[in-house]
Amino acid sequence: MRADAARNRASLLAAAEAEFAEHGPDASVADIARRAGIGKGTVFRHFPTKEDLLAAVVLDRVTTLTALALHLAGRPDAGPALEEFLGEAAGKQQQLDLSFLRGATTVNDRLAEARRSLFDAITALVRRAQDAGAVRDDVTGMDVILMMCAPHYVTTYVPEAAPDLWRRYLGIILDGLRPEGARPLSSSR
Amino acid sequence: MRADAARNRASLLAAAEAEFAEHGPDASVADIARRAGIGKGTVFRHFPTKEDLLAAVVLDRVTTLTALALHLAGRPDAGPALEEFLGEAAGKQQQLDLSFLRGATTVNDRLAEARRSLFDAITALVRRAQDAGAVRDDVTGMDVILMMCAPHYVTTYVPEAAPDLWRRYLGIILDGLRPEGARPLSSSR
Amino acid sequence: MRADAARNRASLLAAAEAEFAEHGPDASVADIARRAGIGKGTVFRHFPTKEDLLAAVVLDRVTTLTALALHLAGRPDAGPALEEFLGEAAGKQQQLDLSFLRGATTVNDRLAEARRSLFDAITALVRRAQDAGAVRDDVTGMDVILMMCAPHYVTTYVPEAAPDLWRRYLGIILDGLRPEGARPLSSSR
Amino acid sequence: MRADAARNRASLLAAAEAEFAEHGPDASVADIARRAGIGKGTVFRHFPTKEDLLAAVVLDRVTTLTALALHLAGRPDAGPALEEFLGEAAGKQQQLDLSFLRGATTVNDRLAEARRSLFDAITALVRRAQDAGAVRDDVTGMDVILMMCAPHYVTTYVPEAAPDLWRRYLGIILDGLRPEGARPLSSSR
DNA sequence: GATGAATGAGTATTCATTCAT
DNA sequence: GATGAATGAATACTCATTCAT
Repeated sequence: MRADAARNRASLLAAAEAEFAEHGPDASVADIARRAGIGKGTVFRHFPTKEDLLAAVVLDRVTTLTALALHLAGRPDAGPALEEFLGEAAGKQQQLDLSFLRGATTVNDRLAEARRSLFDAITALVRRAQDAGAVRDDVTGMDVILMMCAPHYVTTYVPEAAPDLWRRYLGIILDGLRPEGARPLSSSR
Repeated sequence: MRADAARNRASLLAAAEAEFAEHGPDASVADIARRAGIGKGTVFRHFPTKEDLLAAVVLDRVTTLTALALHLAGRPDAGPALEEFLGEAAGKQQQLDLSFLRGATTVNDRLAEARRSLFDAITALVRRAQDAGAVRDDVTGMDVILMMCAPHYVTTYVPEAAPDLWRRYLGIILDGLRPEGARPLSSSR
Repeated sequence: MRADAARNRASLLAAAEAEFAEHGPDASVADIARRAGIGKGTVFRHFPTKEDLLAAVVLDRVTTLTALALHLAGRPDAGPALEEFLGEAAGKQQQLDLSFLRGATTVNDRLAEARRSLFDAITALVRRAQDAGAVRDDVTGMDVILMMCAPHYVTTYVPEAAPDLWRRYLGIILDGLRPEGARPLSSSR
Repeated sequence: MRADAARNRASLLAAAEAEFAEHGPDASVADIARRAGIGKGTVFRHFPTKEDLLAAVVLDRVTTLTALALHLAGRPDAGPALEEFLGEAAGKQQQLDLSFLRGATTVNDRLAEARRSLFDAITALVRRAQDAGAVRDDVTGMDVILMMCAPHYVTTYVPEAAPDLWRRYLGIILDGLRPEGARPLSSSR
């Protein structure tokens, strides 16, 4: 790939991330191109479809999260490690909520693969935290992934939310994930 | 109101609820009309604007929830009452997530009023549960309203979720809301 | 025709005249009905088509003008009589410009007939004025009918025109119609 | 600008002029696009709004008229110069009546400016004709602008008018504008 | 390779007209 | 007879996508 193409691709992804964060999946390709300082046609040269561009942005984010999870898996204190992961993840979502995880309707192979990796990494993190007695035994990695999305989501209801309002809700969820005072969960999956 | 008009209005609201639930606020008026089995023009006869239709749907739901909250406020066991409320609310959202609460940008007066009533009713419910020692003291009615939306939301990530999957996540949140094992929350509002 | 039907028809015509005057031929049937204090359906009972309603309004006006022309034809001073006619006609147009004369695309028989009568009456008026030496010989009744529409028309260009601005322009036209200083006209018809 | 874009823009303007002339300001954008042989979207790429398209058409015409007026202002015989101007102007209107002058409700700046220039140029022309004794003293440039629109307008009442029928009516108006036989005008403005 | 012009399907909304009440 | 609810064709405008330059 030529150097300028690579540069274009990078600024395109950055612009897409920002626009999608601001306007959701309805952000317009024209706006993204303008923000990236490139032509609309170039967007479609890099990604045949807006959906594909969205998938690439999500892929990026999923990959980053996976790397973070793998990194934290090395820490001896499994409970705080998981908490830190969730904090970082929720914070990142402030800029781009993970609802994109759903987004890719046409199942993009690479994205599916990346999702699986993220799932595996988080599952490991959770399991270690459970072994350390920091997380209740009846939740799975998937449960944690899902709950991880909630703090950012609920703050979107609040018109002029403080930028770290999500911490409140992550706090409640973490308390809910701990073994102390845990009541049995509905088992349906 | 004429009988046929009432029938149309009812099926219109039902169709709108369903379409909005499936496609979010971007659901098209044409689809809603088709689903309701009425002409596009009829939609606009009943609601001058798509926004107004959305507001009506939300108003309906908000009103129902308020009635439920007020009803449950009469029960002597404040803790279980709140839990039941949240369970019912989350269940209802299976069909129509509350993201609509955000929806009505042009603040419809009646809707704003209804929101306030819901807020008040839930706040009362929460306070009573707190007095009964069933809910931690550092959460507010608003916190509970927000968290109430999470269980349904997170299940939307799961492609073919069991219809009561949300119960798992409500369970976690309820555990997080109880005083046992509560750690201090970030205070930012 | 029942008494109430007659009353409805009258207020309908009045309302239509007013609405058409204010908003041109694009005035909406709903507004006309509302203004007349009757239902939309009733409008269509009286006139099968909006076009027909418009034609009726025009017919009314044409008939009035014809009556006026016939009345003035009795006056001994043919020149001033014609001038008075044109003044009255232009004044009336302030409320409803005669562009309606064109309007009836589907040639309504009664309207066509009425137009012919108006044409004949004006032609007579003109001829008498010509015989009296008050109007140049090279203009026809048709020419006068057409020019009669101009004063009101041109004032529509002036955003906040004085209500009698048209008199200025009628004055110029009258001067142009007199024999003094007349230069030969292009003969094309 | 790309060659094809320029070509499209030109045929768009031509089509718009024709459609607006035939159907007035209510001509539909779809029809204009079809007539221009381009897609609907292309119309909006060139002019963000139908109003803007209309303004462009009018601007074109106003500019042409201004140029003509300025050109004729150089001629020594002020009376015939004004007559020629009015003749040319009326002839041009055969294809597009000046009712557009009213059209641009949202006052487009460039159009407002152009209107002013046209007004000034015609006023100068009129004043010189008055100094030469060819036009009565009690009319203004504005009066002449307004009357200039009449000849074309009145011919629109005649179903299958000869293409130069307007000359008849311009003749009458010119006679009315001359000092000979002029009677005082109503002074209201 | 990059650009942005062109395209046309899709959107909310209006309105003359029809028809059940 | 009168009403106004229902209808759907029409309208201005948007936007993902294609393609000539």
